[in-house]
Amino acid sequence: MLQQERHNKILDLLSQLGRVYATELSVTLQVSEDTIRRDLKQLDDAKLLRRVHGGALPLQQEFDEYRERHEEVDPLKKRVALAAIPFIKENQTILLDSGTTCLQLAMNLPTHFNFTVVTPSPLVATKLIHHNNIELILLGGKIFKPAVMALGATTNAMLRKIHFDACFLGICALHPNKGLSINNLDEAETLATIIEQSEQVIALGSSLKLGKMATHKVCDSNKLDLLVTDSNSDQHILNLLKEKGLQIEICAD
Amino acid sequence: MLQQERHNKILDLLSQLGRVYATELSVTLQVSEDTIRRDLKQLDDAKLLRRVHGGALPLQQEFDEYRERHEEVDPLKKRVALAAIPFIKENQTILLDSGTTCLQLAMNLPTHFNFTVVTPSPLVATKLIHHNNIELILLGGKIFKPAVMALGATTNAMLRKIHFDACFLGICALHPNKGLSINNLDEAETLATIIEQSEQVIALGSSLKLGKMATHKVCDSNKLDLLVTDSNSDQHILNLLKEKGLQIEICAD
DNA sequence: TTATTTCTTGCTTGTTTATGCCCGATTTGG
DNA sequence: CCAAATCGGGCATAAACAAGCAAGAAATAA
Repeated sequence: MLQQERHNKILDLLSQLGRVYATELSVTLQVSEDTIRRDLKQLDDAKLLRRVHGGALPLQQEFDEYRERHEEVDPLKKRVALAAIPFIKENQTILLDSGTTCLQLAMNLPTHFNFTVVTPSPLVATKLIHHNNIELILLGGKIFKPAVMALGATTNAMLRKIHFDACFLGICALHPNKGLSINNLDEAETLATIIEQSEQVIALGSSLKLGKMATHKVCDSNKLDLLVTDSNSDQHILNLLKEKGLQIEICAD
Repeated sequence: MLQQERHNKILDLLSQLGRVYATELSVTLQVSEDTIRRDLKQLDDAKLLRRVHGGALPLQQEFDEYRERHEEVDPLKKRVALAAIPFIKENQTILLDSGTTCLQLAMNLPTHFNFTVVTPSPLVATKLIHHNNIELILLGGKIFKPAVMALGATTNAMLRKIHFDACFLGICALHPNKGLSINNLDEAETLATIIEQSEQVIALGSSLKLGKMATHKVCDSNKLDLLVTDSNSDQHILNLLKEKGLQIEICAD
């Protein structure tokens, strides 16, 4: 593991746990405590954390940064998102859904080839503004605030004019027999429209979402082509989904 | 294998694995470590990755965080924005343009009554997500990155279906005789469409923008109803604008 | 075609960096 | 206070590095 890579991991762990111990880190990262101590010293010098006896603490954050950090960075969602990246190919047009998992995906998109991203989420769009190699298209419509995305008739009309090579959806509930579902009717309709317009449907969701059901059905599970999830998934459910024709991708732990 | 080909492979591997090691690459790609080192150096120079001891890491990330942190609020623009707020009335539908001045306006909108905000800017939309009393509508279309806004035929078509009580535009250049102008053609067309759909046109711009001209004309200055600017404005220009029928609002110092 | 130039690559050399280990000093928690 | 954990600095070593050189490939000119 590279030194920088280790530094990033340490900062990741720090922001997740709120504190890190030197001994613990040396075990997790498979290096000596001396190295960890040097790492922590460097990170402290770089003002990226505050060194204390036995480990390190996060720096005092600014107000909105604090809020931003606190709002998200579920490590599980990030891992699922990262596992989905290889399915994006050069010159494709893909749709990125709203939701924290897709936001993670957006923040880690490949930078070295060109493709087009369409999104109903102003948040996702904002994250991609500085990404030079993508063409970015925003879906218009009334913003449904709980999901931070454009929804409804206008959005659906615009969607029907676009054909996607793939769509990436952060799922709310997926049941082998009952299909994909969600708790808001308009959202369900927009998702259904997205799926109709997509060559390949890629669902992202932690194991917690599998076998669950929500109020409004979006589509049958066989409409999905690929599910990216984590290793805690119920094997029985996965097998049922495989029978429905889904390819399953398990993210790294 | 060609050099270029190798570079692409390296970037591929990097985006898949999240990191690459020089030694590992020299084995995989069947070249000496020196060559790999030179490759990595070139790719780093080209800003396609970040070289570190032992290998390389993806670039990207921290970019928007960095940007946001260093995005200083121009106090002048903020004052101009604040002076425009009283012109928003209850139950109106207003359009908020892209640009830093309108972003300031967005962050200071009244919270005690209801109205509708339409915007082509994902940045403005993001700032308004947590604002409970407004209905938020996003304009769709291809994002023009330099201006961070949706532009073009799709955007204009969507605009033509909406009637605004007022639009708030951050202006680039306003000349009494030559009218309102801007440096991008598509942006000019979209602005013109916005103005056509608006009952009242409110222009926000510091004194620096007055008497100036840019490449593409948007409209004559008499199409504007109100100009909000600062006290350093050239009195002569202001008089000419008043003759054209504009109301002038000078912000506090 | 041949000659010349430019690029690319691998090798050699000496240098720098990252890491683990050791040991005396410091801090921590009873 | 003590004992254990943690720390800091010095040292050794192996890996990674930068720079220069020469051979061969590719591009260009004659």
